[in-house]
Amino acid sequence: MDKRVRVRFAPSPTGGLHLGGMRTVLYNYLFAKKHGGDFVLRIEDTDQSRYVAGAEEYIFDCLKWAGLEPTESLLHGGNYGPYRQSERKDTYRKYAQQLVEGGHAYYAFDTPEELEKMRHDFRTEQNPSPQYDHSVRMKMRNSLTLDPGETKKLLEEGMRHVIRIKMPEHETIILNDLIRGEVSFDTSVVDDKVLLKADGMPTYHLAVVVDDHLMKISHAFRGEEWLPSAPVHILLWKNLFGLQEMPQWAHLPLILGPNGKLSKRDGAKYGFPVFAMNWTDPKTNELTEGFKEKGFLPEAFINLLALLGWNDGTEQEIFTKEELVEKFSIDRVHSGGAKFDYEKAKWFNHEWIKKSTVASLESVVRSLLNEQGITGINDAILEEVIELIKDRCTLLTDFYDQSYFFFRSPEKWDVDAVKPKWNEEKKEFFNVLMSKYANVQMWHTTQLEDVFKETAAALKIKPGELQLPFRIMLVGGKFGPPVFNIAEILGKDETITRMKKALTVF
RNA sequence: GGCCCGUUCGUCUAAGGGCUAGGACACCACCCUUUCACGGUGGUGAUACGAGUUCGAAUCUCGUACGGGCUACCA
Repeated sequence: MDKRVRVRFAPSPTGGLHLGGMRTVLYNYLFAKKHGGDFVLRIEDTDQSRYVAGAEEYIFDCLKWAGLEPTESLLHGGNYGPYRQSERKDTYRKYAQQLVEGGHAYYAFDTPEELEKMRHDFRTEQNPSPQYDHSVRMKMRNSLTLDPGETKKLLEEGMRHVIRIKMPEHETIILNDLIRGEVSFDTSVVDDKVLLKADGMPTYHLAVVVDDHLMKISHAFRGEEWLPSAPVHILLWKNLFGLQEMPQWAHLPLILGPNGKLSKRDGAKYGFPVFAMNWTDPKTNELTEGFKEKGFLPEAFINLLALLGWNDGTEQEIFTKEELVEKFSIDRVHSGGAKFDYEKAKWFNHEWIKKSTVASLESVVRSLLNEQGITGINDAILEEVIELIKDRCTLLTDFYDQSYFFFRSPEKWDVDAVKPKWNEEKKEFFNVLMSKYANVQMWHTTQLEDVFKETAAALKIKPGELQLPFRIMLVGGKFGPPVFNIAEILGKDETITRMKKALTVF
């Protein structure tokens, strides 16, 4: 009997949502949709010292932009709330105590100073970072070393304490990972992790297990960095709810930057975004640029993210969200980490811009131009412009560079490009051309080109030598789509005005 | 240091014992284009190393090297 598929993503509200986090969201989303299940989002905010105001809203904004909204969260509602761990605080202690009673955990009263001392005293060259584990726990102040009466007394006095898991010695724990297959751990090398902190909040280890159980999670995907703590979670499942209830785990490979795990520093250093959307750290005021603001289409973002560690086995690389839902399978996810390649990311965006319809790009391009001070744009003209230039744009922001000259006549001209070959004959040609253009009935690319060539032939000048000056007259420089297309969109009056104006400078 | 994961062109990857190891990005050349792109054609370029199993290994096993992750009352 299969359980209903319920996957969850649990971000901590401590900053921007980076590529790795977004990919985890994506895989959760795809998997849930594919199996007609639920995509649950809960907020992991048990470390209140790291809580950053605005981060929760930011997370939801990113998911909305990417089109990966959860079916269940504090914003979307659901039957398994609260979806913020800090609001579930009371439920965790009960389970921690249950573990203590079963002999799988214990109270520890060690102060931070005592822990510091332990780490210092036990440090050797062979063991640079001693852990609170089976070899040292009997030398510390906890309910294993204190007699029961004293433990009880300390507890009643309200002595600050934590609850630690008691890792068994020499037990082999086997994880059956959906991506990696069997992974085994020896429990004696895992330390006695804190389960419940002195402030009453659970650590990730306890919270993830308790919440996954209470929220009936069937599949849990998370980054590979969690693999080493998997034995803790498995033991918790075993002792609390039974292994048969445990969700199926998948540890996703890391997304790497140029050196190691991708960090937001890498973005600033190498000039590419690492967050889905712009994130300004309220403490430092530091801005980290997002894919959205950099000019990525959400469809392209999802597409490139999905292919960072997954493929469907064919040579297809461009997928719509619907295709991804249909074709995604967790067991085809790679086990090796993937280095993020910004050039390839841009290629995906370019492909998506080419694939997009003019109508779908219109509002984005319009607001882009508005931001740059170009307003009052005619709909029909904007559509023609987009159609003409979209194949030339890799990022959405390129639309400005590729189109502003349609709406703003040049103030400066690249005269250096014209001068060396400029002469009276050419000047004469453009004067004749202006008067002929003034009489053109059908203002279309083909007619414009025909008239241009006829006039050139009549004056015995190669048309090729005239096209560059013409272009510079219309747009100011050596750029843009084919000249006659530009002239057509500009219209008769504007074209002639620009020619006249430029001729005074040439 | 210990534990865990990983390793196919520069990068993302395909090939799950059997053809000249395939594709994409990037790069280079040519074509198209008298701007720049797009596009088209072609090219350079990889199984980390060493053993073993096998008629046959990128693929299975072991070792080595290298890379990464974890080693907090952070997630």
